[in-house]
Amino acid sequence: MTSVTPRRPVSRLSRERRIADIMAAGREVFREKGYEDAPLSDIAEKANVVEGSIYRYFDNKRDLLVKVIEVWYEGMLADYQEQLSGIRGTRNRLRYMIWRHLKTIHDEPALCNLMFQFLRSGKDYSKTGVFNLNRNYTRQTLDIISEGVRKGELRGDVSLRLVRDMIYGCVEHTTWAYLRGEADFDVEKTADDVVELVLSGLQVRYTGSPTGPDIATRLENAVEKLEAMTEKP
Amino acid sequence: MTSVTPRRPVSRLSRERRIADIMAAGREVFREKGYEDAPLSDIAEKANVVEGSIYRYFDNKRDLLVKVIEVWYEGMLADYQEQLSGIRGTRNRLRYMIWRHLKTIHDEPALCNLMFQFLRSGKDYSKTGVFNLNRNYTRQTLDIISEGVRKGELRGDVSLRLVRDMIYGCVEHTTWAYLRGEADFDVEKTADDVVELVLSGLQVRYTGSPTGPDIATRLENAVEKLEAMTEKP
DNA sequence: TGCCTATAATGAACTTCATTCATTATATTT
DNA sequence: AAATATAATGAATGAAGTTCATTATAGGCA
Repeated sequence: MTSVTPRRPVSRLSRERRIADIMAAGREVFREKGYEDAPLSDIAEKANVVEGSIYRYFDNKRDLLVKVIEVWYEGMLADYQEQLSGIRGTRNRLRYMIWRHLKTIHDEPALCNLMFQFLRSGKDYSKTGVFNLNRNYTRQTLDIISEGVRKGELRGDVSLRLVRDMIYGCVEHTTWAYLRGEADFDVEKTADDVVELVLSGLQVRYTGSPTGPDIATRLENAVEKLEAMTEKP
Repeated sequence: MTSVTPRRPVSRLSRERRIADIMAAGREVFREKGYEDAPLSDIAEKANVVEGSIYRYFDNKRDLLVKVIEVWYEGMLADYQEQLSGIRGTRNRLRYMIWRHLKTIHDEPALCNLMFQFLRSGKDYSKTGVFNLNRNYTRQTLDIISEGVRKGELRGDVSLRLVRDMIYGCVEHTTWAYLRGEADFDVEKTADDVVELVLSGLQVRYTGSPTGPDIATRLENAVEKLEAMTEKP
């Protein structure tokens, strides 16, 4: 008696639909298990295909990861420009960019980890779509700073790139423990602290007045508060 | 005719010597190929042992990596305290710490990458020896800042941890492109720039010095902002 | 000196995955 | 209804990490 393993019913979908299914499954499994501990078989099962089928649409496992992250990144950055256009004042705009990055990490630690660990370190990162998305995104931060310099609010004698690296580097370092699942962090407070430290620096300031900011600075801060208020609905 | 594969001559060394050999081979191969692209067979060959022998001394491949990095880290940090004791002044001491970190990355990009990518992201990182080494090392930076605060040179109203994260985060972000093998960076200049930016901040300073707008001008600018706001619908 | 014993070292077997590809099934076109 | 293009399958392949029963050796001991 020869027993034949019954072949699974084959459902033929459109290319687009299959790709969408596989990427959705990929995102889920990668989010749950990371990259190395996520077997392709898990993804295939969740996407209702057989492992081999994944290779019709993706070059390899890493290619799938890259495209998953890419699509996620795109959706995430979709509305930032619109949001930003409603925010006035260098400090507020800078804070928004920092806040946004912190919030993304807080909301999607697993995918951020994947991004940091497997995409950005790869030799091919600068040829990736994510690289360009990121580039355009952080360029916005550079523009905000340039604008601040133009208005005479910020120093023009420091490298813009260094400032950007300081902001994003600080944010990332601050969140490492959270990304390892060890501690939580307060998005709002961290955003406040980072923007304050970047703008004011570590050195004490001798402005003539014995303690605290001088009169003009206090007035300017008051105006920024007004600015922030008028933006709220 | 039965052919027997000749067994390789077995050389019996002391535990310490074998471990040293394997770790030396591991460091070399990891440095050349990274973690995932470094087969254990390469390491075994270079260490003059068979693959299975590695498991007598290390739990698994990752454990070997951790111990390789650990030993490297120890040697690297051996003399920093002595060096630092010869440097006076908050700014100079801070610069030394930053410079040192930059130089390490510049000298050993591959091992640093391994450390950043595979050790620090692991769930078990905070139980690692490297974690503690790093902790003690960066504590030195915190101490320098505390000392600066005590002497009235630095602000005491910002989180020390945040400052530390800003420094090391900035350094790392600045060196990502170099770590990917895309661009070089100037250790000395970067150290100067980072320490300057951390200490002075991004905002312009009105210290009564001739340069920069006077109080009246600044008030006028603030009023113009308000004007601009109220004009918008 | 020559056995004894602890243990260092070996190498084959096992396992888990990623990846390939010849075969089969299905939707669409003719 | 047959032909055709191509989506999908599943078995086979191979690479790499890991395990373990077996074998060989160095150092201690009679």
